[in-house]
Amino acid sequence: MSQQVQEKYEESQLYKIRHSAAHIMAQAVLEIFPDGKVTIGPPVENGFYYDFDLPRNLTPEDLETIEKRMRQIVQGKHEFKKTVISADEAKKVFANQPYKLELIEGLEKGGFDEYGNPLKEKPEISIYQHDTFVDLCRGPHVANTKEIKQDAFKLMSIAGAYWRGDEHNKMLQRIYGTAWENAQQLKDYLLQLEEAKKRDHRKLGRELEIFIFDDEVGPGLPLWLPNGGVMIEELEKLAKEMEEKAGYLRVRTPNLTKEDLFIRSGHLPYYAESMYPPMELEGVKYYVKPMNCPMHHKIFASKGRSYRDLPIRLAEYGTCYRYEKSGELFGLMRVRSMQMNDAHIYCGEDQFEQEFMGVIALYHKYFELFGIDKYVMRLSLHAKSGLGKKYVDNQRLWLKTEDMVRRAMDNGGVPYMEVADEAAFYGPKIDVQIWSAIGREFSLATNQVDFAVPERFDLKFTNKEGADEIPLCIHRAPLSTHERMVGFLLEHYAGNFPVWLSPEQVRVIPITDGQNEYAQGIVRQLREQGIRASADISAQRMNAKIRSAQLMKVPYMLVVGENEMNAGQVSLRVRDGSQQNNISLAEFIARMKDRIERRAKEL
RNA sequence: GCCGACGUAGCUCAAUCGGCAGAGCACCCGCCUUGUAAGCGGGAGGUUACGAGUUCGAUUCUCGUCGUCGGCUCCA
Repeated sequence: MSQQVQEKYEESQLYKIRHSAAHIMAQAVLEIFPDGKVTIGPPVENGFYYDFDLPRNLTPEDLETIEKRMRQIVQGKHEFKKTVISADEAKKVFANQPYKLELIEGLEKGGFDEYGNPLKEKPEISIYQHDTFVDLCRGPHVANTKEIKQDAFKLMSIAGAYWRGDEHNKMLQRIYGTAWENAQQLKDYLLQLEEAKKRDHRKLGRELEIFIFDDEVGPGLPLWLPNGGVMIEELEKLAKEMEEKAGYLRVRTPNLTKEDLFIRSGHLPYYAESMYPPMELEGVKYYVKPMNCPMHHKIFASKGRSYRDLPIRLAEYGTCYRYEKSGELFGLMRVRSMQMNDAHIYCGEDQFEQEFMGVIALYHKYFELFGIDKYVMRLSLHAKSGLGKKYVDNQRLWLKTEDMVRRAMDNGGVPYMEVADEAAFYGPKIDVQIWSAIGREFSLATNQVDFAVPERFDLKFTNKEGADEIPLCIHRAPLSTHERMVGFLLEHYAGNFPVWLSPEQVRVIPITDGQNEYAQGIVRQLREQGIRASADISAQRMNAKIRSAQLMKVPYMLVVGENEMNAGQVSLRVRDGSQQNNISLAEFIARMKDRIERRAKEL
């Protein structure tokens, strides 16, 4: 068996091109701002960036000037020369570059690389020079600037970025660029960006009348239009079906609770900045809930529990509110009001692995149903430095729980990657990471293990020996929130939803107004069967009616003219453009019902 | 929250140098009675996001507020 070895990005020609392009850009920028301070400029997924500290803000015109100058520099065929030097020498070279001096000190101590990641061994210090520009850099680079084709790169945007990614540090100016091996690759990439924009859920959401935002309602607070309402109903139906089969019990809890509950849960000490501020009545503070868990814990605690009752799985499509910072809002993907496909599983330690894998199995069923194949499972762990701040202060339990999750994933053969310092405050979590149409990352499904909060709520069950034991709690949301899920589905399907999920499943199109009544009769029969249908009896021509149904991405169009009316039949046009003439309504209904019942991908 | 850009009709976008705010689509009304992605004509629709300021005069220039977008930080 042959195994294909994928070339590491870090070792690829593309990586060198982008890294070198960043240096060339920095040279051009420094020519405009001789006193400008340079920081770091690494290659990224489709290009590169470089962060600068400059005396004034960059303008789009600057970008043009810089790009033009870069084209000249690459033509100069300047060699990239690497020199290994001592820390002291490096400090002399970068004497007036304070950010570089900071980096050199980090390297000298041997603790961290230029991005602040801890290093195993003390790295050597090297500089790269081409033409007039010298940078502290470990490479690698292309041999000379001419390896970068002058028509294969483009500067994309100016953005703010904190020095070392820390919001307490100074805000720098970042220039993003893209660079490729040749002009065709660049062209393809730019085309791909254009295509992605067409899939943007914010654009499709408006066009397909799924949701809107309104300034007077508030940022991050979506209004679901009737079409969006249908999708939500369908998603809830799906979740309830799956959860009922998996032994979940449905509960309902209020949107508002007293402060006491969130003090006990730990949300106020650890999560307060993401919560809406309290409202006070008669001396009592109330908070709008950012999560459902504390209420579910109360339900668990509402009566004595035996080991025989476990696991107990409490599910609720709960509405939560979180005060996301204004700049973090992003269409439906990041909002302030959301409905979570939430549930909490209370179980004994010996049941943990089975329950945990049960949740993962649910993920896989959903992935299969939606045809999701591009995703990454991330196991988010705590960081020692955050204990008592971001994280509940009990390192022993952190390590133990993280091990349990790892073991469960390994035993179940689920591939995943580990990320430090991204856990929930009460325990490690598994996120399913996905990408929006324009390439932004999001966590969709999530699954978190809580070893801390049950104890705070005095949750207990009586074990076989008759002693009290604290249950573990698994928080899970395989379908994420309605908001993020619908946003994701819009982009995933580019609005071409499978029949079961389509807000409007059938549009009946009479050719002349002589068939209006016949068309409306068909709609009545379809609705009788639980099918979402409407008739287009506007004063437009058939072609225009078809066009508007196509634009709304309605899966089935039934065209009815005099022939169909007289024969009691319909002519089916499918969203993909195919058609099937003169079929009976019963035949069409049978086809549809089959697709809907199976939640089939095909039309 | 931070850095930057932007905000004109329901939507997509025009408006020269500071001088009467416009088009297409959608909507309403008529005509056409039509065979698989836009038939024709007419009508209505605006405090140019909001609030100040400069000016004889502001969509245009300045400041503030709100919102959106591109990032950073953060997250379902």
